[in-house]
Amino acid sequence: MRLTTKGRYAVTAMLDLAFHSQLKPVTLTEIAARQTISLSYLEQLFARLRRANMVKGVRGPGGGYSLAGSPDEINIADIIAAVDEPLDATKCGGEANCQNEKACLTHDLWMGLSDQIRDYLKGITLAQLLEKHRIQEIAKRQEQDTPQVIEIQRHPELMSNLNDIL
Amino acid sequence: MRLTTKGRYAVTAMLDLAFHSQLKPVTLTEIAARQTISLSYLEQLFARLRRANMVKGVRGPGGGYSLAGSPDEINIADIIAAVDEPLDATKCGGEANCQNEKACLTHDLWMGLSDQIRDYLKGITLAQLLEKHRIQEIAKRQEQDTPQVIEIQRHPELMSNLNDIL
DNA sequence: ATAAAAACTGACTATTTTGGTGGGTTAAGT
DNA sequence: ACTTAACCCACCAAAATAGTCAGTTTTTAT
Repeated sequence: MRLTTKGRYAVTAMLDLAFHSQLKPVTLTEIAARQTISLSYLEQLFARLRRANMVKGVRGPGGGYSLAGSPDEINIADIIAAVDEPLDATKCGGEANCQNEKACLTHDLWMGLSDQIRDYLKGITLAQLLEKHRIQEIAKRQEQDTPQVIEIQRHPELMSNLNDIL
Repeated sequence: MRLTTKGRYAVTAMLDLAFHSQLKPVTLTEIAARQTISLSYLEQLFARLRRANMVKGVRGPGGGYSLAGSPDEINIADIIAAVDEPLDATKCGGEANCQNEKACLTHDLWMGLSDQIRDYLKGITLAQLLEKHRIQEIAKRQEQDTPQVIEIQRHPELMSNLNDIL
């Protein structure tokens, strides 16, 4: 699992889509304007997202994109995986007998970390982020009276999963 | 928190260092050979690691690098942060009133995820990875029928050659 | 029918990041 | 003195990232 700005763009766009495409499709032009991402870059990202069957496009006037599934079925890890290339991972080719055992061991350790993070992101859906979004907007509305601090949800299972790799 | 191959190189190198620099400093040339990373790229990485006060360099013959602190005080998040540039984060400049509220909200959501991952990696130290490493080696040794006893005491060069192999 | 809106496509460009070369200078050990 | 290594710097090549341009299709609305 790689974490770059590309993945962030994709998640941001998907979140925008989940928020605005309830009734009718959303055009990339709108998303580009709202999220300040270039239209053509969005097109590249959505080409991948469509191929990964995460969004569907509707052509013609009144068309645009909408989610291919319900927001609680779409998780963050899948979005990122859709726009990032596979990251061939194994420097040692995945073959049984690798020359550099030490490198392989640290490589395994790194993959372990990476897997943990992917599992973590797999557990977070667009629906959950939307909910948080909604809460924040409510909080914003209430802002003048009580300066609200939104507690970001802790995930203790992430820490307990540490035992799996250690 | 960004996760790229650069961070993986840094973690790998630091792990190598933690493993081999108990007695004397380790030269980058050794690490480069063991982990198959180019010497010059290692120099770049270690320049950052040194500036972040995570390793200390010793010049001259017999010199090299060693950890600036104990392995259980050095966590993965800090290593990655040391070699990655700060990732200026806020597209909205961090200023109070940002034009694009929605972008800021999704931005916050992303930062929330990012923070979670950083916290997670902050909880993992070199010492923990070393321990896992050790366990794997023991397991590996036990897989074989004939446990090999090797005399290494009075031939340190042999010892270091052994370390190269594993 | 026609015009317009939008997804699609592909080729091309610019910038940044990544990873690496090569040539030094400086500090320390033999 | 000589060697070893960190340290420093300028530069380079490939890849990934981000964006531009110029179309083509498909569909809807006039």
